[in-house]
Amino acid sequence: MATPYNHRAIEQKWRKKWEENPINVNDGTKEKYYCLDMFPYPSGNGLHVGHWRGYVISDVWSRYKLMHGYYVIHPMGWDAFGLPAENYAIKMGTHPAKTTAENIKNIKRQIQEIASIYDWDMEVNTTDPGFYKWTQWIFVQMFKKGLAYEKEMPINWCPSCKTGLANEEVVNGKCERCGADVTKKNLKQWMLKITAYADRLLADLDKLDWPEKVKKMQTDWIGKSYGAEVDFKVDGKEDVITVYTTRPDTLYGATFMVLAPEHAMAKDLATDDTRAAVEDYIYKASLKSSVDRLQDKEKTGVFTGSYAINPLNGAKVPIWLSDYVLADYGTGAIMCVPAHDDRDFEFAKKFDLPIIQVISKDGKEIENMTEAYTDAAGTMINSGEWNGMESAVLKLEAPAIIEKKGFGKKTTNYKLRDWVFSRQRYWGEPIPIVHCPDCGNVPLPEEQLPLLLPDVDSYQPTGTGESPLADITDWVNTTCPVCGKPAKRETNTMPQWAGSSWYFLRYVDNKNDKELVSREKADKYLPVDMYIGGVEHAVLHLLYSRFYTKFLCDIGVIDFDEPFTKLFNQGMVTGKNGIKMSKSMGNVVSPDDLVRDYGCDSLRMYELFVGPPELDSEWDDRGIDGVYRFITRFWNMVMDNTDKNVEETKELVKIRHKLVYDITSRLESFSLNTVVSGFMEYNNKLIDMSKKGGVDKATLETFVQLLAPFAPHISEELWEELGHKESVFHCGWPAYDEKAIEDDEIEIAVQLNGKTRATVTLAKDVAKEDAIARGKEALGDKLQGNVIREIYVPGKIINIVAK
RNA sequence: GCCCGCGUGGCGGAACUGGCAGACGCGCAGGACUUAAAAUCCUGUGGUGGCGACAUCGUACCGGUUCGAUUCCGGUCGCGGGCACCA
Repeated sequence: MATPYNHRAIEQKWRKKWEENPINVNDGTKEKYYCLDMFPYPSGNGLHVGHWRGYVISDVWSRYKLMHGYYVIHPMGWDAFGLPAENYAIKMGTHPAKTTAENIKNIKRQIQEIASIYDWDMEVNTTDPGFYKWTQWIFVQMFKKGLAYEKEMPINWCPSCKTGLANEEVVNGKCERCGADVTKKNLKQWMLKITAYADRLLADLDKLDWPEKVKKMQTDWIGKSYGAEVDFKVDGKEDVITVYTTRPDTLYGATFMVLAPEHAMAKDLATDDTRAAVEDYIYKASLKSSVDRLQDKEKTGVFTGSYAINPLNGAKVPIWLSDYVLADYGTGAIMCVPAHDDRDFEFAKKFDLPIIQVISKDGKEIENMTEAYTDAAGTMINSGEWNGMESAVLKLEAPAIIEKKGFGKKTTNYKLRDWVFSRQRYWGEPIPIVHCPDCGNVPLPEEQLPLLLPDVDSYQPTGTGESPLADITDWVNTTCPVCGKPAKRETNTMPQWAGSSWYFLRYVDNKNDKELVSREKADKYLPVDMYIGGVEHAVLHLLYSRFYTKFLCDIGVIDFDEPFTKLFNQGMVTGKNGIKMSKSMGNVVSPDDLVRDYGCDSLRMYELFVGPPELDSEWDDRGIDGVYRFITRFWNMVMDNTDKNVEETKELVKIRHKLVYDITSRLESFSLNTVVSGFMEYNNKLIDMSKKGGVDKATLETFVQLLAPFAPHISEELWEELGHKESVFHCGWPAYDEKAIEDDEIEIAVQLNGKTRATVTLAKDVAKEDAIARGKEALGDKLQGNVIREIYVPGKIINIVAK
């Protein structure tokens, strides 16, 4: 009797061997392949089976590349600054530095259970001063280039987290982190000018091998639109109000104008009669939170008492104020064409303003308009010299016409806003700026970096808009690096995204204390070839990283401007009924027990078997039995045949080549769940062959090689059992022969009027007439009436149409 | 409201460029082994009708294109995601 499968003994044995003799080494001759996981933040809850899945996917891919002879860069690190870590520490009543270190230790142990080929020499930790020195250094470089600037403005404020937030962190008016309603707060903030890169961030999406969904989300987030700015003179004054419109073709239909209440000219437009009402409206609008403004869809507004002149036809149009116009988009003022814009239509109806149609629908004006006609499809009417033109054509030509006439210009706009970069929290990188009364904002010189985060007892957020660091007077009070006079440090910290925006560059040179990364290593090992992680970072981390990479490319630190060549988003693993795994729901499945009971190899394969890797899956423990059975049956099958010296047969050779073909093509297309089912299918076939006479050694070896990236321990063990001294990971990836997988005979279906009624086995290159004849023969009595059509698609189908 | 994606047995899912729908696995039922249980092995498993080979319906729903549609097109319903007064 052969040795029974014992996962514990085998996995322990190979873990030790790999530690002594690493299988993924850089000998300087191999081509690199950089396969990266989105690094985790060290949460106190540890890993659940959902985290595991992403790491298994990346490890399978890494080992697959390793077997193709690459030197695989597959590192892991810790995104340890930021709110989750700090909130956890506050809850536990412990210093975040301490809880973070403990959590890392636990999660690292759990990650090591996966048996990924992580190179722990490359490990990075964003809270390590040797790391955040460079996070601060990048900020200083951005400051020097004018891309980091300070500005006082109303920003998104989370009253629960007690900090400002970036636009990207506000989801449906709520805090991305804690779900509390976000309000507005006027704060002096550090901003990063990501908008300077808007065009490149948009255009370069084309060169990325990313899921279309993510590209689209970024495209929409950047939100580029094309249109024109048009100057309207204020009637009776010298003032000019510029509006932005994407529909300059409808200029003749502009019957009023609306300014955001925050518009610089809003107050000046009031007349003696309207002043009180205007000032009241402006005041009330300033009190509205972003949530109110988002939810109050009912239009409000006030007439200023002033009029503007439509530059095209000289028409006098009333100027209103309304908070449906955003102050920080376009020019903060719009021309209103109620006939062809939903919002303007609603406003015009409410305040009884005139509506002029300038685009005909189906050749005529709409009678008794009940909603705006917003399509740019129709012929221009009521539009002077533009009458008769197609609106779709005019829409494109109008900006140039306006520019030529001298009352406006062609322009573009973006929804993307600059990045609010200050956080009023303790657990983050201090912003390396000194406020000097004489010199203004002065960045710390490089030799003073890192600016260490001071160790304090009280790190609770204050809620006042000031960072807890502001209380540490002997840290705050410093001298100006330029003039040496007393000055104060900036007390805000950076957001969690600061470290994660560039960490992938650091892995390959993580001990360098002279540079962020040496140019030599960057050129050799970067960028990332394959990036694997959840889709939740589509417009956060993934957008910020692209921005940072472009900036670092511009200042010559690196020579590429896109960080992640290929991106794969794995689906989320949820509990029953698609409920997200969380401690509060009590539905968290820990991998620890499963590894103990079934082994790492089984859990790895089951993580993949639950469903397509890109889709969400509901976790069900019971299914792992099926994978465990497969592994045991495979083990027994190989053991039964190892010493039999079975001669290879034509049938076995064909199975072998088909196996290689099926597994490789499924793996290449990332259909990892069907790779696992493929293994099961072929294993069943080989068990069958085993009963009939046995399985040859070459087939066993091939199977073991293919299985290795998925179940590395058992594969190494069986590879050794089959007589090999070298690791299976150094023995290449099996190839298949096209000719060997071709069938001489094929079984195809015979249809009668499109419904399958029989099957026939035909020679591969059978002539059409013969195939049809065989098909008719197989149908026999069922074939009745006149045959009106005969279809034969080689290798696919025979269909006889009879009446 | 606008823009994407999805809808297949009791369950997870498979079906490459239109070609035998339900691979593989879970669960369930029956059987073998066992004093018994577990483990293992074998058989069956979309619905309806029939002892049966077979017939018939069936990929959310309605319609279309086609010799042939889970796959392509139009519409309806349901679910999930993104954006949310961006002019």
